[in-house]
Amino acid sequence: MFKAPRGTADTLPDEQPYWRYIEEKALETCRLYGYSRISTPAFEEAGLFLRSVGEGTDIVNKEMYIFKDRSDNEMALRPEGTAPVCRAYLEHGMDNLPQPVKLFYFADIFRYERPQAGRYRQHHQFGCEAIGEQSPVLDAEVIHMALGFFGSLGLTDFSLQLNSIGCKQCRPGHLQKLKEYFEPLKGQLCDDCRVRLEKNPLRLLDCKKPSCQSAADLAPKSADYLCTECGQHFGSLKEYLAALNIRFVLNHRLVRGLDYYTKTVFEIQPADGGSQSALGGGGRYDDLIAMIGGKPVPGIGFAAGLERIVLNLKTQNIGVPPADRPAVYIACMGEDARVEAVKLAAALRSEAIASLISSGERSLKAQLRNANNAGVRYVAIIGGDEMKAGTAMVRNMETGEQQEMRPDELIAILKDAK
RNA sequence: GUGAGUGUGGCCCAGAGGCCUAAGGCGCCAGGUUGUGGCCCUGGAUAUCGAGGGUUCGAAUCCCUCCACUCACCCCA
Repeated sequence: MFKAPRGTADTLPDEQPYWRYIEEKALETCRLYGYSRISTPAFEEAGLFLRSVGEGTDIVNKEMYIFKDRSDNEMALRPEGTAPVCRAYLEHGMDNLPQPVKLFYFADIFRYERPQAGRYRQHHQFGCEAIGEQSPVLDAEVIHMALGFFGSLGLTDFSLQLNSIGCKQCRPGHLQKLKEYFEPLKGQLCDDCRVRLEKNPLRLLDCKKPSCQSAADLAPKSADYLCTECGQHFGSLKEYLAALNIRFVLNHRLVRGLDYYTKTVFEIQPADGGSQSALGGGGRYDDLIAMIGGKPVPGIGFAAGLERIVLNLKTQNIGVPPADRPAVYIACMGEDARVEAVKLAAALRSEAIASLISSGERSLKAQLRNANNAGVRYVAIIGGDEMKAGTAMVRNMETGEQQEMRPDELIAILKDAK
């Protein structure tokens, strides 16, 4: 028996209402903030991610699905959504459009990880990117939008974690301070962190090991080493957030796992969060487009994990609208009646009335049971008598009342009911 | 990559060496009405007990190996 690959999942009909609900809320959120939809390929040249996400990151080092195609090109299934959108922005000359260019997407994301609750090898993200504008107004707007999105879903009890990690002007200074700070403490750091100390001391801050944590508690904070520009940017972002009544937790240890981030970084975490805490996250990436070969164009974005949203909707007991049910089930008895049933179904559907039709090979009783399970409001029964009269016996499944009527009468009733 | 737990019909699960040619519930199918659902009653189908090997007169039950799933660490959505 074949099974879905490890870390992937089939989303069965029962689950679909959650997904549809989330997509509708996302679409509405994007409409409110003026984002347009973009779709990009599921795979790209591997180099796109090597350059942007960064060669030292876990995503690139050990999680990327990377393969050579039959022409020996190195390709990768996208492990994140921002770089492909930026690639498309450049490739299609969107830097010539009025800036910022605001784009959103639904994308499946692939990372070769050990699966766990809320963590998959193929997961789905809703993301948005505002490219071409460096004002902190946009940072605030993206955060406001992210929170608004979660709020519109009915989710409560989540926190906004916020930090600024500076830019290429000020980050080296901070990294230097970090190195100086951690060097004498090397003895108490875990193996991973000793490597991080050399390659990317910033990432040392979010190690969860107790010994490293206590060392990191007093480490120099990036927010204290921002250059004038980054400091002003962060300062006015906080002012905008205050004006918008957005509360945040200043988290000096918030460091994101992708190298392209600059200045603002943030994550949204459910308060009662399990281990896979982040519902969504994002930040500014003012150097990303230059990294992948464009002129320097700033950007900021945000992405949310749809599987984790579903998880949280369930734990918070948030009901979602059920899937639509067809309005009518057409039951029939006998070969001749079946022909009439097929014609009636076609007539109903051409009037945009969702209809199910029975093959009529089972007993009427079984057909009714079927109709009941399908949740239809009406059953139209066609037997010998109705056939002669050119009618159907229409049964209201809620009241049990029945009435013989012509197809046009049935259509009229169903249209009223809508 | 590391650690722990779990694998019995479509789903939830009982079962702890012979009483298991595997129980129960949900679901499915059919009958109880000669043309009628939901409730109820009755009956039925569906399980190489994760796979392979071993111990034993005898294994779903004990041992070994493998696989898968789940959870946790790491990292993230």
